Amino acid sequence: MARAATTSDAFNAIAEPRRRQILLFLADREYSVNEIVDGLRVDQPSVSKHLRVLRDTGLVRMRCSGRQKLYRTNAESIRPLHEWASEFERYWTHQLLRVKDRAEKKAASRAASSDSSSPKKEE
Amino acid sequence: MARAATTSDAFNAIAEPRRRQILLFLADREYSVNEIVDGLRVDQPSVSKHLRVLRDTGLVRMRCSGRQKLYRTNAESIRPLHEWASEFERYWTHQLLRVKDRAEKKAASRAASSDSSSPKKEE
DNA sequence: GAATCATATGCCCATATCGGCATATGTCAA
DNA sequence: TTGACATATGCCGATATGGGCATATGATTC
Repeated sequence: MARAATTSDAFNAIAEPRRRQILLFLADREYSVNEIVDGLRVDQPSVSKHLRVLRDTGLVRMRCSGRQKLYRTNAESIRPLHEWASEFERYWTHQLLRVKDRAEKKAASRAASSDSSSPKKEE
Repeated sequence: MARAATTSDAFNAIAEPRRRQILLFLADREYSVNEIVDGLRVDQPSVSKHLRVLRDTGLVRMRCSGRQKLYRTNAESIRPLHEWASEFERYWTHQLLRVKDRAEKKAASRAASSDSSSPKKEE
């Protein structure tokens, strides 16, 4: 088994820089494929393929309008990503606080004396 | 050129489910490699390789302790991911509000009369 | 219907990836 | 030093991927 299929989940879908770019581009409103092509200066088949992946993972939605197809980001399907990030946020905050804490302690001890606070071998 | 190297950015790193699992596992405190192996029931070389990627992208940090190496998530390097997600959050919120809005309007109009609100052809 | 515009798909190639396995490196204990 | 423990790395094969190009499908206008 090689890498998991891109089509299967949103995390894999946003692993590709160009797709993140497209997502950002589509963030504010609807765009046709050609507008994306012109806006990002990527060739059309490539854009279509990326849009396909984004659509399969549900990250964007498509609407037909004459011969054009209008794409936009899909809020609901993007939520799992957001929630995953949020799940970490708690820990991150803790860690950041700890980092801040440590920095303050260090500064304090540096101010009090010039004792070397036994730096741990961190890689 | 195929896909961008996993090593290059955090998005690619978290594209792999096993790595997300490891990140979650490491979220609360430090763990040795073997603890991860036992905890997630993945074989050791695989864990080591994933840890390597996570370390290269800066998502985790490593500290030596005797013959063990202790890993933990690295708050700062995870922040770009969080910020990227947050950048969307604004739009998502808007979209979600719109969705909610629409739903409410729909419910209201359904309550008032049984008029079909010209549903657009959505894929 | 024919020509044209808008988008999607198929094919090929070079490459990165993961898992599995064996093995190398590094560290501590006797 | 030797041996056990802890972790990292190298190699292999199967496979998914993205880009480039040509081309197919679909819709509109003439």
